[in-house]
This record gives sequence, structure tokens and C-alpha cells, in this order.
Amino acid sequence: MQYRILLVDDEQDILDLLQYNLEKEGFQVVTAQNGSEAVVKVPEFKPHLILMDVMMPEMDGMEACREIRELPDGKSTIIAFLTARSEDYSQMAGFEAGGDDYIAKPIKPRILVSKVKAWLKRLEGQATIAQESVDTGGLVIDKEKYIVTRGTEVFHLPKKEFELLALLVSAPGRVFTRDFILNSVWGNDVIVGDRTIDVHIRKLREKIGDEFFKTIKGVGYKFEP
Amino acid sequence: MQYRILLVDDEQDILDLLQYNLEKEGFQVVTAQNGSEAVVKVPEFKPHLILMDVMMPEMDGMEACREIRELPDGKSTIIAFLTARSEDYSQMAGFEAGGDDYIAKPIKPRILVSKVKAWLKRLEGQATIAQESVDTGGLVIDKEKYIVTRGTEVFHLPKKEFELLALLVSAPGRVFTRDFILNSVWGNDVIVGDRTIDVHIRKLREKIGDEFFKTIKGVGYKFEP
DNA sequence: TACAATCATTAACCTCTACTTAACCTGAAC
DNA sequence: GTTCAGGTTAAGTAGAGGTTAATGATTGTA
Repeated sequence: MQYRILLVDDEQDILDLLQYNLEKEGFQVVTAQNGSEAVVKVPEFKPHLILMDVMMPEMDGMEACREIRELPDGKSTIIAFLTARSEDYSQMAGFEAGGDDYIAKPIKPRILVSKVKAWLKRLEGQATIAQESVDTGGLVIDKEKYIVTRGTEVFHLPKKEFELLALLVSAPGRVFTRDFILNSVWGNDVIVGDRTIDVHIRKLREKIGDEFFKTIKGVGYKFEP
Repeated sequence: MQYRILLVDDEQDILDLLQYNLEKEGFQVVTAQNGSEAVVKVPEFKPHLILMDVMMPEMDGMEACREIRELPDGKSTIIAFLTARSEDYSQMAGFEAGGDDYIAKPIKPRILVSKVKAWLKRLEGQATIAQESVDTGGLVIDKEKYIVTRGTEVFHLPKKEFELLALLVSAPGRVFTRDFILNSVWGNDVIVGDRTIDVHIRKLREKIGDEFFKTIKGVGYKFEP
């Protein structure tokens, strides 16, 4: 798979230079000229890595970084800053803003490419971990013990409720159609009435919390942390 | 037109059984014994639907799914997995790999055929538009989560509005006739009044922004970033 | 075997909103 | 001015989903 990199800098020359070198290495590159442009492009491009200048007009790198971290797709991307070497090490990578690392200007293509590869290598290992622990809003589903916990609370759910919850939580935010739910929890061939799913959803809303279970009329249900 | 279905399983018996039942229903069927074989056959056969076992030698279903999704012809095909029903919902339909749905083993021909028909029905009336990454002016349509985002904004749209928007945004700048919109969003057989589309367009203009939706009098509507 | 307890499903009823429609308005084209 | 496609608004409605309680089903237990 091709990795996606978002370059953010106000100087076109630098963008061109970096883009050329990264694309030569087989990366997919998209550019932005300032912070707000970058924020807009994150949801559409879903970059694995963002290389961003700290000083930019419109919206600086720090602020952009903070906003990107607020986005649903912005939590797991690596954000690295392009910054002039300075003594203020604390700020360099914008740690407070949620930055991961930095690279000092002036940028040497060789070093850039090797650093980029190193950063992306981190993702490979993480990918498997990230899949196992998605953001479930604190809910932990223990399929061995057949219990659900949130903090100190422990929920003992009956089979159908448990499986329905496990299904919805397996992909938070994703809409599951009634049909799909029926297949997964009840099975292909079982025929049950229209209201069965609703009743189980209701029980979950009662026990776990109303706000987590969203109805999309005519489509299905989803779990949202 | 005849629908094309690609069957992928390492057991010849299952291939035969499924092929027999699907061909009896008038579908055009091609088979493959493993993932890599399937990946090769997609560009030549251009299947509408792929039914694939998860566990296979050479290349398993998940990996094959990922590779197929990278192909130009593999974006719009429906991929469904043949899988044992288990508690591991996270993997079931191979969402991370880009799978659409699944059917549980052991497979009953009746159920298979009815499911296949349901999946293929989704394709009817839908626009076959090249799905290259187009400029949507920052709008991202997430059909899985059923939400629309622009930068940090999130729009929760009801079904018809969502589908209408998804259609228009699928080809920015292109004009969709009222007739075409009716077929795609409402369906061939549904009859609704003249003003229905206008009202939905109005709602979108209210929520997303007036300037994005252009009326071409006597022709139709288009979305412009 | 009877009894209790828990869970799953159904039926009957209610609620609400997404969708539609009707009535009227606007503005461009001829 | 007339026409007609589309815009606007608000009210009406169907139907998807919510709610509740009763009924079966299942399992445990005395």
C-alpha cells in the first residue's frame, strides 16, 4: 500500500522540493500552503504523515496541529514539524500541540527521506495494535468472561444483548443495517419480528447509556463514544 | 444485462455448489482457487460481486480484498466474505480490508441466492462514475458512518438528503437531470411529485451552503466546489 | 416434578420525524 | 404580459422506530 503524506509550507519552493523527493520514493503527496488549508485536507486525504512548517500565515503549525488532533481522522496520523534549529527545544516539535517529532531546516533530501521512512515504519507495528483497541468510549468487552466494563462499572448482559453490543462496538461510528445485525447476531436463517432488534437496543440504552446508540432512520444503528 | 460474479474458495466442492446455484439463476460466474488468482481475474472479468472465502492458502481473503480495492476496477465492486459466524465481529466482514458484507458458513443455496440478489440490487440505477479522487471543496462523504464532514464541521443528514448529496458530490461539476436523480435516489418505480427534489436541494443549500448547488434550468442540478 | 428466575420474542400501541405535498411566489425567457 | 421552471414555506402524513407489558422459552433448583 502507498503511504500518504501531507506537506504544509507557505513557500512554494520548499513544497516543490519536498514533493519531488518524496514522490520519487513512491509516496503519495498532497500539499497545502497554510494551516487552515491543511486542516481541511486531512479528512479528505487521510494522511499517514503530516510534515508541517511551524511559521505560516493564516494559521501557524501549532494551531493547525491542535485542530487536526481534534478531527476524527487526525488522532493516529504522525505530525512532524519543519523548524529552524533553535535553543527552545521544548517547543521544537510542538509537543504541547500534539506533535510527534521535528526536522530542522534547512532540509537535506537524503535525511528527510530516511526520517520519513523511519516515522512510517512506526505505523506498521502500530496498525495491528490500533485495530485491537479502538476508541470505545471506555467500554471494554470481554468475550471470554462475557462481561462488559466501563471504569469501575460492570455490566452483566444476557447473550443477545452482549453480542449486539459487541457487534456495534467492534466498529464505533459505523452504521450497521438491521439486516446485517440480524445476520450477525441471530444468523442467516433465523426469522424474527420487526421489533426484536429495537427492544434489545432499548435494553442497551437503558443499561449502558442512551447517548451511545444512534439511530439512522431507514438505515440502521451505530455506536458512538 | 447479465451480472458477473467471481467466486473465490480453495475447496472445489464449494465452488461447484455455489457456481451451480448461481448459474441456475442466470448469473455469469467465474471461479478462483486463491487470493492471488482472484486479484488477477478481477481486471479481465470485471465482476459486479466477489464472493470470497476468508481462509485460503497462497493469499487469504483479507489481503486479496485489500489488493483488489487498490485496482482501478476494484473500487466499485461489492466484496462479500464467506466466513464462519463467530464472536470476532471486528474481522467478520473484513471492514478494515474494504469488505462490504459477509455470509456465514455453512451456506444454504436459498439464502445465498437471495442475498446475492439483494447485493446486486444496490448496483441498479446507481451511476457508474469513475471514482477518482475528485475535488469536492473539502466535503467528505462517509457512507460507512453516514456523516458528511468539511474540515471540523460535521453534518448529520437524513437518508434522502444524504444520498442526494452523495450523488451530486460523486461527480462535481457534472449536471444530473431530475430524471437521473429520481432513479438513483428514489428508485425506478417510485413516483413522487415535482417539488420533492427541489425541497431536498433546498435543505442541502441551507445546511451545506447555497453556493455549492447550482440549478441548470430545464436540465437539472450540479454540485460545484 | 414443580417452581422460580431469567431471557427472548411478540403484540399492541404510541411517538415523532423525515418525507411529501399543496399552495403560492419569483424571475427569466419569449 | 404571459408562461413555465424552479424556489419557498408550512402543513400533512406514512411509516420507521420507541415503548411497554405480556407470553413463551430456557435454565436452574428445591
